[in-house]
Amino acid sequence: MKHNFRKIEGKWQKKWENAGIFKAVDGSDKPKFYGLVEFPYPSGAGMHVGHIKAYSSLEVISRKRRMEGYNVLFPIGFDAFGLPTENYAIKTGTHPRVITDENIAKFTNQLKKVGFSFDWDRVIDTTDEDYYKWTQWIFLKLFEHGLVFRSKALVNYCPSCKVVLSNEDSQGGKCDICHSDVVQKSKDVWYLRITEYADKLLEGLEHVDYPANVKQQQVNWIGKSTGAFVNFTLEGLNEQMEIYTTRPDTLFGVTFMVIAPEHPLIDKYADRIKNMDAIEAYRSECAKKTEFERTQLVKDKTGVKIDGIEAVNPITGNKIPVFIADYVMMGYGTGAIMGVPAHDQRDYEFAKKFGADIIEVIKGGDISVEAYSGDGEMVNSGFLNGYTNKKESIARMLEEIEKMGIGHAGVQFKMKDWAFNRQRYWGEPIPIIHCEDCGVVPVPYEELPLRLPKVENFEPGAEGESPLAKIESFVNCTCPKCGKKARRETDTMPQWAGSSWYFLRYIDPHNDQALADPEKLKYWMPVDWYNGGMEHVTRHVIYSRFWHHFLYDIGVVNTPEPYAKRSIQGLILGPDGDKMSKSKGNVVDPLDIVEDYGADTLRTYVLFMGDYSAATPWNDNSVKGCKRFLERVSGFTDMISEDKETRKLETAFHKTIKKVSSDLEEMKFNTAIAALMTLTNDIYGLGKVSKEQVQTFAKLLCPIAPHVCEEIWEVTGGEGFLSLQPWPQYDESKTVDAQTEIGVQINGKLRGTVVIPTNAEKEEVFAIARADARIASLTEGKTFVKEIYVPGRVVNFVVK
RNA sequence: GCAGGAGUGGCGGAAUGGCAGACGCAUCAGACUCAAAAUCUGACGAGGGUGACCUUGUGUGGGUUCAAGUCCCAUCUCCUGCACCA
Repeated sequence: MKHNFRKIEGKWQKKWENAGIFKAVDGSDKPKFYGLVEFPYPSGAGMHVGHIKAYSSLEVISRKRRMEGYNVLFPIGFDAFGLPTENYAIKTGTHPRVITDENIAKFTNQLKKVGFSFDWDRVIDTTDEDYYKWTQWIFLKLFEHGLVFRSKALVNYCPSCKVVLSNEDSQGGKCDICHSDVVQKSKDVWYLRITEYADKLLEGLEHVDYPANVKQQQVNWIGKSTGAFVNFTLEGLNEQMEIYTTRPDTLFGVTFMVIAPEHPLIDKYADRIKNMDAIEAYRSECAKKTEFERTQLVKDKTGVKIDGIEAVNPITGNKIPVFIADYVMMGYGTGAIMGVPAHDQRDYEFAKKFGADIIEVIKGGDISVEAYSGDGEMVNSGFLNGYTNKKESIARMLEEIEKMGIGHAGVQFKMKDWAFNRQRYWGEPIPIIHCEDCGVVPVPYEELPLRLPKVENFEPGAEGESPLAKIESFVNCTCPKCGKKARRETDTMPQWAGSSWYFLRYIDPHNDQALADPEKLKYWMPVDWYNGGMEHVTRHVIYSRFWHHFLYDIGVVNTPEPYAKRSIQGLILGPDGDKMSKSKGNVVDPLDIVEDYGADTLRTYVLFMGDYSAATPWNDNSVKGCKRFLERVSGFTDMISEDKETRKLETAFHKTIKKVSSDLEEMKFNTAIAALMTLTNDIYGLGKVSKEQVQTFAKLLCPIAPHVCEEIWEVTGGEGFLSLQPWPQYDESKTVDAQTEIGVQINGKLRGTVVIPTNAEKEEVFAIARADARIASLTEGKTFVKEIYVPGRVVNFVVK
């Protein structure tokens, strides 16, 4: 059969769609499989080959599951709120709705051309008001349960995009969207109390199947540490200053204190501070730096001693100086630390520069050179002297400070609460009303969805105000509580909102009574397997886990964790080995590949190009190699023979079924395809193949290259869709050949090979190996010290 | 600095402690062709030998083992994430 991909791909895509064979069935008796891929942001540029690779893994698994008899939910949708669309709207004067619809149509067309087996009846769009109604509903639930709060704070602000960014969106001090420098700005910010769920997010990781590095990254991000809060008294003032430390055992070594430049204590006691000028100068200098710059200046410690305030070490009673320095952050712990220069390198550097005492309390290092943070015997530490075990010293100290009433054990998280508002148009309106008398009032549930008003101008207002602030008809409203005139919140939610629960909506996408029917949620959840990118591990995945834990706590969903298993795809790099980017001109358009080589070739190539989870450069010639392979496969139909000789292929087939079945489960797509290529070479080597064998081959390749395989199935007289045929089974006993070639080593060096009966006993194998002419001549006159046989692999003779 | 991962032909990459380089690409030679493309056959880590073969070879240096790409110790390089987190 000639492989005319142009003709057959369109044909089968139409047939699949008309027959609706990829639709998930609600209320089925079959076991369920919920495969999820990260839904795309429908940008104007259209799809990227990276999307194809990202979706291909679960596309293959989902197709295999259907053949294995599962009821499969494999949905797709669009995460369509976001800045690029809004910026394009500003530039062209086109409404974001229009742009979004166009882009979604484009993506849909592209996805269909690749032949993905998505259930197209369940497509969702986060910008659809019937969808964001429920995003707002979840927000109100969070509000109701005290997990939403408003605070004036220094925030990461992008002057170019004119929006507030979360820490996650401004990693490295750069705006995640436009890559300009982020500055600190004081603003009213809506926060979601994700820190309330820090422990649950940490604990939940123990019950899910995520790759180790993904778990580790989330653990680091949550950043739990255990330690103690200790109060230091300020000399002559009726004031306690609380610090957080992970090393309460070193309390005897505290020789100074440092507080963050923004610490409120400074303003409170401004009249007592003698060098307020110097302090103010230092503070304004710090304010100019971005947080990123502050954290980068690792080497040179800066700071100013507060003249006029002294603290008391509560455990020794010694008076110690207090400094301000920007190596202490207001945002972590209490914004104040105890300085233990002998056992903390940062404190050591600070003490050296500012002349503070250095008292050794743990033996083992050389504190004339650097701080010592290892273990050792406690000295100069009163009741702790002689302790050698860190855990015990900490426990003993905690006991003491609690008895003295000066502190207590505690935990801290690096994770911060989630800044949840953006001053933008193209996002979900935050359903909140500001009333002069009642304060912050939630929009009543029955008024949802709170729709985005029609606007002509999408430019953000002065000072980065939301474009919605300019729409009087939107802003002006009445307070639901007291009925007086009130104003609506004009900020919208961040892009991460809609994607934090979308997998629940796929389960029941058209429900107007609930975000999804509880019975259906019970059947389909959790997501069995979720594939996506590494870049979402500390944002989307954490956020959605947070929302899902919350929904579990209020009884909306039946599992605490949304994703039972997570996998990661590696990047596709440009042919030059660099990350694909428009500016480098190394971007490959997947539709070009579909046009030139066919969807099956594209699908096969992205899975064959290398280790699925590793970054691999694109290679046009290898694409051609995959096309050649598929052409050879379609050529099988011209080689069909019922000759008994085709039985010679039996073992090869059973081996291949076994290997492909297990490799696909382990996402080793490259070796699964390699096994099919090897089998293809075997078939061509024999020159004939039975009809049944061709059909088995087609089934194995079907999840990867479904169009050509359906065609082979039809041409060879198969009935119905190949995509719905049962997955091939292998017989373990038939996966081994009657004879095996094994290597023969002498003193660990390969000296030849012999053919043995596969089930031969050890002694028989040794006899055959010794009888081999070459081995015999090499061992002549030598003494056999040891003989080793690894079944089916190798023989090793140790001789002297 | 901390955590995780990776270093294998010209390239992408395979190898439950057991014949290193599967499979694919590129390259070379041959067949077919007037010719080219396509296709088919063969060769293809390095060094040596007319040859059967020999030596050597998985970042580097040690070690364990009958046997090491794989395990252990040390070391270098690269990637990813976090990072003055008290």
